[in-house]
Amino acid sequence: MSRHKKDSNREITAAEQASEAVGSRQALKSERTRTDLLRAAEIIFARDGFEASRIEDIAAEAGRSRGAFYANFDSKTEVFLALRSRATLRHAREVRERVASLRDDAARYAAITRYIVEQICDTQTQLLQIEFKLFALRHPKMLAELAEKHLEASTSINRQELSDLFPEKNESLAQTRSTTLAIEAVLEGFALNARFSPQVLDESRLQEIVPKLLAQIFHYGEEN
Amino acid sequence: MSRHKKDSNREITAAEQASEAVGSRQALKSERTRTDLLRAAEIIFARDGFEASRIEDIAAEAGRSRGAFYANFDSKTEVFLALRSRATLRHAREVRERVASLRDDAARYAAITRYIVEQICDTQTQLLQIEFKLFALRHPKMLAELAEKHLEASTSINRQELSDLFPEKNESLAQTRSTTLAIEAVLEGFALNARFSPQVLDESRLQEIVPKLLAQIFHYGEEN
Amino acid sequence: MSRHKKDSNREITAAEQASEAVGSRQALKSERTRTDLLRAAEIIFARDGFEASRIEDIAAEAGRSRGAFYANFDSKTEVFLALRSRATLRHAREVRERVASLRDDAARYAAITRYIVEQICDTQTQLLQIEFKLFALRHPKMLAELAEKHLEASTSINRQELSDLFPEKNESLAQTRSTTLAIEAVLEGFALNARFSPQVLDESRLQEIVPKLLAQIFHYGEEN
Amino acid sequence: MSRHKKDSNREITAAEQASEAVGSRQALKSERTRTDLLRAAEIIFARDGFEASRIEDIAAEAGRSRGAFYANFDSKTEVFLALRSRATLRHAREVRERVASLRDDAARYAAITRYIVEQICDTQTQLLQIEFKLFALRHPKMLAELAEKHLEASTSINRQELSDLFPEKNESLAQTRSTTLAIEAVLEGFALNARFSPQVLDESRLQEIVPKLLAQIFHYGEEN
DNA sequence: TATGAATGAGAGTTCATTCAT
DNA sequence: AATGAATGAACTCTCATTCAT
Repeated sequence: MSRHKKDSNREITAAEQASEAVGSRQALKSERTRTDLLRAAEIIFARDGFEASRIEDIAAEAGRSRGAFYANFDSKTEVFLALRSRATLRHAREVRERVASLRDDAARYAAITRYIVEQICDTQTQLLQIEFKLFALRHPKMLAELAEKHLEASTSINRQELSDLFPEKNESLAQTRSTTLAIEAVLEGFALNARFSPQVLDESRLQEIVPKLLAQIFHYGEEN
Repeated sequence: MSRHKKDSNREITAAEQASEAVGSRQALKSERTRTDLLRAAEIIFARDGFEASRIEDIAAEAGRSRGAFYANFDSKTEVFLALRSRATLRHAREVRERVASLRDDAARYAAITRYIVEQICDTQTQLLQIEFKLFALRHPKMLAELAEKHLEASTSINRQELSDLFPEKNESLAQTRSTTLAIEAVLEGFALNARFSPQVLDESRLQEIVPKLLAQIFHYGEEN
Repeated sequence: MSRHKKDSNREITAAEQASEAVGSRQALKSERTRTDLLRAAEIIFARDGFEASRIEDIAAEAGRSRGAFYANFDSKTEVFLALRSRATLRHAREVRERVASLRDDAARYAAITRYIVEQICDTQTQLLQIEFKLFALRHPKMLAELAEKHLEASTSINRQELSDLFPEKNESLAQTRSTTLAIEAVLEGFALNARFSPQVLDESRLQEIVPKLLAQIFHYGEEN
Repeated sequence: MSRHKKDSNREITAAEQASEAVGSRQALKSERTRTDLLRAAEIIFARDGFEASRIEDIAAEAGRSRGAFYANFDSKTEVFLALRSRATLRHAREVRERVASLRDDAARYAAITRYIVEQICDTQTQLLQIEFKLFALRHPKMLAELAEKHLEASTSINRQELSDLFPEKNESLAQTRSTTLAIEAVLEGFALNARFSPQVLDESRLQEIVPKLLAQIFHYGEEN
């Protein structure tokens, strides 16, 4: 496994005590390396796809060597999955932040919808997400675990918001989950096709269609 | 397709004409090989994905050798694209056939919707379609041509049906195309996620959500 | 082995007797095939070199199939060697014919020299000869036999001419052979380099240098 | 030469500068690998010929892996050409050194002649040179450039010596070049045939013939 | 921790040769 | 005798990963 996780609670050696200042600077530099590599990996994975991405290109993009990559991560797969996991959490957090300050249901709904349409336009991210799911499908042994983790991350933060948003529906976990996946399906499907044929599925067309689909998924406006 | 790569445009010799009768039986066997290989490729591509599929596996699945593969096709890419192209035409034809005998608008709409939901459940095909589009995206030089061909095939047969279905809307080519891609977006997005997490997005859930989304895309029922 | 050698003295079957006219026409056609293939092989070998030449290209050049090639010859190597052997005999015969009618020593010498310079300009042939000798060197087991056969063919016809030409020297077989190889060395060396850099070693330069070298090899003009 | 094919022109990082001391020992080892591979390639090319040489055999001869070969060179072709280029320069240098200390024209001429006869006996080298020229001929796009480079290297060092040797002739560049190629023609032609039939064209025979040919090429002794 | 040379399995592809017709 | 589809060994080259430093 990646050694970074152990860094915080491992015993301090004599050498380290002898040069605490130097050590902290190294730790900083090392953390920087890791971050640089992750950032670089995101770029290369998005550009070339998971399979076609080369460790060498990721390292070069980060201004490091292949060795630095393997000092920080176990494999290409690990980084890819770590990256996707981070991105999912980031997006969940983003939704929370956007919704947090809003009191009004309609405002909240509008904010969420706006965020989702924005997301479709961030095709890089959606393509990576598609690749992540394809990867999971191609590795049946990991599929169940990956799907569970993904849904947990994807809904854990949303859940509260969603039930706040639609308290009368008092959604079950299963409902939240299927709503989440349905939204992701729309996100991914439209991002892929918008990128495949930008002239046909341009931004204005997405602005027009997608909100209507989301309304159906959220059952919004039905009661009236 | 790709036989006789080096001498494909040389004149036909007397010897070749003389052996036409013999050829017909050979041609039959040869056609069988080609078909077997295509069938096998479809299976392997669906199982392993385009990138991870090995010619050797395709050949083995067809009960042939790698050489037979290269005697019939130029490359893995060619087969993949040929396969997708065929599938797109096949589905367009399928839609036509299902709709052809129906006189009633509502019946037609229902038939199309039913077909689309069925299609989502044929996840193999949709996954391949996703890979096809990802492939196109990763090969910018081919993208425009691939997208154009795909849309042409995808809409050529549908166009008539769709305009028959909604004559009052008198859709433009551009509208037909964006409608088609929107449907494909839903198809692909839901197939991917249904496969990713079958418990969450099970068939009944798809039956419930997808038709509502299609109604939005088709603007169906709006006038009332 | 190639089946042609057996053709002349094999027993006549009933079928053949029943259609003698047809048979002779077939035999003719078959001989034609063989000739076409040899001619094609010469062209392709000269163009691409022995190693890089493909049976498919030879067959195509002859307007036949790969199968026809293997029906007439055992292997690429066999054809190559047969071709070289034929060429060597042809050249020896050519020398004889050119010299035969000449009575005068000086005229004969001039004729031979002229022929050799001509030969250098036929670079295709010389390149093939170089390849033949390289081939022999790379196959130590065949080397002795190939060299012996080559020298036998190369000198058998020349020998008489040469000893006619310089009777006073009464050359031994060994002397004839080394003279022959020396001439071939000049032929091949200059052909190769003239082809490598035609501007530097152009025809006029060859006309100037080569005869002087041949004079040395033939010891011609020394006695005066 | 060819390392860092993809990122060869990226800026040098701090990390790289920091490990310069460590690098020097690695660089040494790496240089050793490169040298080993070149030496091995020379052996294998000479033994099997360029076309028939396998990277695997070269790597094995050097005690390395195929990967090591490709870490150091781009292709078989690159190594072959690099090797030939080096050899040409080495021989030019060798001539210079042998002639440098000699004051006397006759002595210089004798030294050069002796060197050339020696070279013919180094058949490995001459065979490689023949293969190099055949390679160039088979690759018309590279021919002009390869020929120019070769002549430049071959004559650059010789030129001075040759004009020192025969100042009264005040040879032009064109003359030097054609003289050089003529010598190479003799070298290569006799090396090939001496190797093809060592009994016929043995060393004593070469010692006898070749100097006479060189005298003609150098016009030496004509003035008397 | 970071380097990058080295490994070596494995990919796509080519082609001399075989063989059913 | 001739066809040409099929075979399969062998090729060059790639790249995730290891390891000595």
